[in-house]
Amino acid sequence: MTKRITISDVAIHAGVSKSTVSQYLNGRYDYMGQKTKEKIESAIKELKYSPNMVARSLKQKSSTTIGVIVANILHVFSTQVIRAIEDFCHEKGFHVIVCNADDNSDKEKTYIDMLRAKQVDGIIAFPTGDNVALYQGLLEEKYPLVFMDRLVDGLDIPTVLLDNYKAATLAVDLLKDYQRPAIVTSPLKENLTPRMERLIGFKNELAKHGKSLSDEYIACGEINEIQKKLTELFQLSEPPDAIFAINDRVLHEVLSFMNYQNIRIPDDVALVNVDDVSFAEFYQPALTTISQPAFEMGKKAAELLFTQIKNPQDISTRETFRFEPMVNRRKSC
Amino acid sequence: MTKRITISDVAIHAGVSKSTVSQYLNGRYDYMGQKTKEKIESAIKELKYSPNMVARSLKQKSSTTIGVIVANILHVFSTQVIRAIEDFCHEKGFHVIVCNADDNSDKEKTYIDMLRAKQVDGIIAFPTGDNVALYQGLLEEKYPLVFMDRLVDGLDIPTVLLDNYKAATLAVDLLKDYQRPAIVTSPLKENLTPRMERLIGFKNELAKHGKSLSDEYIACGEINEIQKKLTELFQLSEPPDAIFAINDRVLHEVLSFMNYQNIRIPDDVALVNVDDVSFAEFYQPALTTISQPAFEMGKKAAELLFTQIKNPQDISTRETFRFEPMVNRRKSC
DNA sequence: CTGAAAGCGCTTACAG
DNA sequence: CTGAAAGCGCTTACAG
Repeated sequence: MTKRITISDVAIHAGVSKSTVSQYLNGRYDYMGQKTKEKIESAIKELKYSPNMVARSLKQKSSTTIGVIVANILHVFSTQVIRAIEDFCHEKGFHVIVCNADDNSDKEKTYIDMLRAKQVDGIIAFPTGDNVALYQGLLEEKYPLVFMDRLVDGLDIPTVLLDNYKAATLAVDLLKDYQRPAIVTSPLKENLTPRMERLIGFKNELAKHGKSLSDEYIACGEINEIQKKLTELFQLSEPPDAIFAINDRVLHEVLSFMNYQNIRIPDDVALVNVDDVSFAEFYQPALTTISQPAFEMGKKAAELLFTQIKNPQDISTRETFRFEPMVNRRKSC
Repeated sequence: MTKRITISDVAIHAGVSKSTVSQYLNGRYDYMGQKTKEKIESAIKELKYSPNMVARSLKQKSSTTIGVIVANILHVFSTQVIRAIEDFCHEKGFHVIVCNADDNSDKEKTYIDMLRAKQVDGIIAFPTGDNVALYQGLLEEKYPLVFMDRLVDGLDIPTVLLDNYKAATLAVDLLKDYQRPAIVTSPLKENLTPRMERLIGFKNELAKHGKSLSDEYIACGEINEIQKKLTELFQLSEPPDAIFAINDRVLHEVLSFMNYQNIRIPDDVALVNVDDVSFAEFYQPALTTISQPAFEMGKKAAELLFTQIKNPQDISTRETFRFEPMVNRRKSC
C-alpha cells in the first residue's frame, strides 16, 4: 500500500497548521479566512486526502460503529432486523458490525468483550440470557445497550420484542372453530422469551375459551426432532385438528410432515404460525400467518440505542417496547 | 461511562513500565522474568483491564476488521455468504462490517470510502460494476479486495462466483424432454454477471441441442413486472412448456403466477431454477433446483482476502474462482 | 483569525 | 531482562 496522506501533509501543502486543517475538517469555519479555507480545500483535493477515522476515534472516544449480536444471521427475522438497523445507522454515518452468537453464551461474551475493546459506541443484542453478570456490568457502566426479541429477567435494559401474548391470542382466535389445537415449538428455556410467551399465551387464551392444552398436545424439540414429535402427536387416539407453529423454522418441519403424511390443510388439520414466509401466498393452501413488524422493530432498536449514545445518563428509555403482531389471513385456517 | 483503565494504570499498579506491559500483552515473554509476568497478570485481573483496540489499530495500521458490501442482505444468497465470511473472520479474531449498497453505485462509493477511512483491512464486495475507476484505484494501491458473484470487465480483481454456464447447461439438460423452454429473468445489464451468463449459457446450450430460444421466450423485467411478462409469455400462440427461473426471487413470481393461473407443474409446464429455497422439498410438487454452494463460496472469498491481507504483494491469487452448481432433482421437471 | 503544544492509548526500536 | 522516548494521526483547549 502506498504511503497514506495525513493531516500534516495537507497542512504543509496548504501552508497552514494542522490545527487549522482540523478545524476545517470539522466544519468550524466561524473565524476562518476565506483564503485559508480555499487553500485547504484544494490541498485536500490535490492530495486526495481522507482523514484517518481510527486516529479520530482514539481522540474522540467514538468509533461511529455499533455492534449487532444475533443468534444467527440466517434466520429471516434477524436479517430483517439487521437490515433496518443498518439503514438507520447509514443515515447517521455509522457502521454496523454483525456477530453470530449461535445461542452460545461463551461466544456472546467473546463478542461483547471484543466489540467493547474496539470501542463500538453501543450494542444491540439478541441475548443468550446466560451472561447476566456481564449485562449487569454494562448496565451499571451505562454502556449503550438494547436487547432484541428476548427479555432478560430483572435487568433494566431496554428491549424491543413482539407482543407474543397478543400473537398467541390471535392464533387462538384464528383456530377457534377447531376442537383439539396443538402447538409445535423448538425447545423451551426460560430466556427464550418468544417461545415461552407464545406457549403460555396460547395455553391461557385457550383456557379462556374453555379449551385446555394438555401436555400431549405440546410437540417440543430441536428442529431435527420435530418430525418425530409430530409423528407421536398424530398417533394420539385423538390427534389434533389444528396446529400453531411457533415460528418459521418449526413451520417448515410441519409442512414437510404434512406433505409426507398426506395430511391435508386445512381439511384434516388447520395451521397457523408466527413469522411470515416468502411462499405463504402461493403455497397450496395459502398460509395464514401472524407476522412481526421486523423492520419497525429493528428501527426502534436503533433509535433507542442512539438516544442512549447521545445521552447515556437518560434513563427514560429503559423500558420494554412491545410491537403488535399482524394477521395475514389466507387459507390454512 | 466510568473512566477507562489504560495500560498506564496497569503499569503503575504492577510497578513496571508501559513497555513491559505491552510486551506482556503481545505475548513476547522471551526475556520476561517470571515475577514481572505475575505482577502484570494480577494487575490486569484486579483492574479488569482490557486493551483499547483503537489505539492499537492506530499504531499497527490494522483494524482487524473487514468490510462486506452486498447488494442487499435480505437476499438469501448474500446472507449465507456473509455467515460463512463471519465464521471465518471470527476464527481469525476479525470482525465484519456489513453494508447494503442496494445496487446503487453512489452508495457503494460512500461505503468504500468510509470503510477505508476506518482502516478496515480489506473489503469483499458484490460490486455494482459502476465504480470502475474506484476499483482500479484500490487495485493499484494493492488494497485487499475480493469481488463476489459479479465480474467486472478488465479488472484483475480476484472474484468468486458460480459457474453460471455450467448451471445453464444443467438446466438445459434437466429440461431436455421439453420442446419450448423459456427463461424468466430480472433486468439484464452487462455487469450483472449471473443473469447474463445464465441467459447466454442457456441459449447457447439449447442451440447445441438444436433448439433455439427466440426473444419471445425471454421474459425479462423488474420483479414487480414479472407477472405481466409471464402473462404475455403464456398468451403466445405456442406457450412454453418449460421454464428456467434465473434466481429465487424470480422463482417466487413464477410460482405465484402458476398458482394464480392454475397451471400445473410439471404437467402443463416444467420448472427449474437457480438457488435452493427453503420450501423446495415440501412444495407441491417438490421443486427441482440448481443450487450454489454459498457457504463454500463465502469461505473462499474470505480466504482470498486474508491471503491478500497477509501478503499484499502476492499477485498469484488474482484470478477468478468458479464454483460448481449442484442439481437437486425433485419433481418439477 | 491561526498556530504550538499536549494528549488520546497503544507499540516498538533502542539503550542499558 | 526492563524502561525512556518517540510516534501512529488526529483534536482541542489555549495563547496571541
